[in-house]
Amino acid sequence: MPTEDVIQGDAWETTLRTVAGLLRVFEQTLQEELDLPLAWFDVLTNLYAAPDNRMRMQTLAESLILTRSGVTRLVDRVEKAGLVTREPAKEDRRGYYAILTEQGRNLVESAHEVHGKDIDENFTRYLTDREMKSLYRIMSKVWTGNPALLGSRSQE
Amino acid sequence: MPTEDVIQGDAWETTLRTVAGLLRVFEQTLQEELDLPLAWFDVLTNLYAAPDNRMRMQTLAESLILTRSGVTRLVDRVEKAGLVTREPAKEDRRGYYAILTEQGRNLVESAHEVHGKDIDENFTRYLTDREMKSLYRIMSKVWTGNPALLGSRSQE
DNA sequence: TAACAATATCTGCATTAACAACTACTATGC
DNA sequence: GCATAGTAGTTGTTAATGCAGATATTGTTA
Repeated sequence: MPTEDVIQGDAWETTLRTVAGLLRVFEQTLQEELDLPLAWFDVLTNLYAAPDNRMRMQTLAESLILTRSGVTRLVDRVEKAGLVTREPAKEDRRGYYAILTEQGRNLVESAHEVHGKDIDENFTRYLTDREMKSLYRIMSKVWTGNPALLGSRSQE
Repeated sequence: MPTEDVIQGDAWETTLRTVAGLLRVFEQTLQEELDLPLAWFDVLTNLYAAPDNRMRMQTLAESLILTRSGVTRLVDRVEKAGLVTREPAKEDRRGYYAILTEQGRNLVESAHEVHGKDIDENFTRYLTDREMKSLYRIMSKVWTGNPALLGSRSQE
């Protein structure tokens, strides 16, 4: 039991250290190569994956991995840079859609290329296919099993 | 090859989402139960593990998982709360030691208890022993294999 | 040992994040 | 259909971050 505890704690700590380190690397790469902050990349990627490249502010906020708060101003900045636009929602006059612009789409496509390479070189590269699948399975188990993680605030 | 790419990307993304979600949960718990910000916990934990509970500012900065910048003021705050003290280094008059106080040690011990339970309930709980070991091995491979992750700035 | 580069930490300033009001609109119950 | 509660998003304010100097000290070399 004591031995297991150590392994458990270490598993989490090593995971955290590794992920944090990788995040720093990825952030720096995107910043240097495309002048794109990671938080912006998060926004753009979510919009890119959404139907019609548009999302309600709320939904966007919930699907962001980082941040979670301050989405209004985050989108303000990205909008000012011309990468997204806001459009009032016709079906609910309280709400807005954030919409990817042509420029935003172009940028996010470049970003995916750069970022994909970065993942390969700094992560994938050190693991076999089996390990990658194993990791995916393990993390999915935690992710889907733990109700506290679904959007991280859904059921407060 | 396309299939593999998808799995690789998903492995990273799922890992990131899960870790980010867990971090939020852990942060909230520590905040609520002990009024302790995660960044402070990071500082205290490192000092707690160090010989004599003391570390040079520099070394501390490098071993922090989050933050990495702004350690001066972070320690300022933690110091103002009475959890650490600063002491000039006799052997190098440029430097300072950050030292855990009695109060800091007590708090970090409570924090470890709370946090350990949190890890069990939100992470460990969803995995078997085999999976935990597997994860530990996988993450260690990336961590030790990738030179860009060692302190994340050591060899710039 | 004087001069110059390197190191450890701090400070100032601009940007970003966190949290609590605040506004506008929608949904519900009677 | 009106009063009230709930939602979507923004704004204001304060704290925390990030980065570029500034300071004091050490190390190195001619």
